[in-house]
Amino acid sequence: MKYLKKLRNSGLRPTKQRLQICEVLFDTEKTFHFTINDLVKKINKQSNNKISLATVYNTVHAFEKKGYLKQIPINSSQTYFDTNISDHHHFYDLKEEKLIDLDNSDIGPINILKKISGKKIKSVEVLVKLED
Amino acid sequence: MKYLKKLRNSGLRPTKQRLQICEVLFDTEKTFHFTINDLVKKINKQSNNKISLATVYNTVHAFEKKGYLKQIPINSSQTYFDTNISDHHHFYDLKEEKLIDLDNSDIGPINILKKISGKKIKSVEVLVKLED
DNA sequence: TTGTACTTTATAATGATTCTAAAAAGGAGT
DNA sequence: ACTCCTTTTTAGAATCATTATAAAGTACAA
Repeated sequence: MKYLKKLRNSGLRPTKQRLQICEVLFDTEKTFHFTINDLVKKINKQSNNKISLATVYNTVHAFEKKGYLKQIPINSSQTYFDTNISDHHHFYDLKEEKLIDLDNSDIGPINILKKISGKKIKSVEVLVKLED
Repeated sequence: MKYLKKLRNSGLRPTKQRLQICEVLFDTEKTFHFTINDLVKKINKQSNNKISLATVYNTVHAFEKKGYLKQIPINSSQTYFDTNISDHHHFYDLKEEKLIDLDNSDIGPINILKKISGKKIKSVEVLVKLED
């Protein structure tokens, strides 16, 4: 089992549900963006074992906390997640309502000049909205 | 009336409610960030005329559409708005759950190298998350 | 195998936002 | 001011993503 160790190492018991979700999320050529709703559809398409909605929420949040997923800051009624956890940014196509990755190399270096005392920068996220 | 013309010019009837909301939002020295909930509290503090929640939602969205307010892309259960409509960015203090403005001058120039054919850039928004 | 802590699950609860449709108010023309 | 028509407000219901609950199931160390 490919993800057994990964889960154990992060202190998450490798349950059937978590392993199946790992496959759907990480057994792909390319990384992708998804909502919980998208993910549930993918799970149901992949096999007949339905996983409870609550478990999908729990698992996604557990994975995010462990750093296996990133939340994408965007104003939408649903929360978007990204299986691409590298340091990168996003285009958001307003018409199609779709996210597109924007690699760090596709953007000039970002230099935050202002400092807030007592605080350090955890992440810098750029959202570029696109229109026709 | 200070905001009568502003509203008329944008094709919004200057109702009592809209004028009052204008005062709360725009009659301030400094710009600020708020949620609908924050705004309702401010309105109720300022006067005894309660404005219906639905009207607050309608008005804020109308103002946003006219460009008098900006939505701030951030993952939160509530939507954040900004009365500062100039081109700028935000710090988000994860611990305090508070937004701090980051002027364009506080950040190096951002140069998006990747182009998406048929689309043009509408906005570039940077969110800098802060931790202790 | 047994005990215990962790997980899953169905379902209920929550809470922000949107919808509805009836009443109220703005505004142009008279 | 009066009328008419459109826009706006409103209370309450509806929606919908997400979180909470608590009972049943499972992993795993001893």
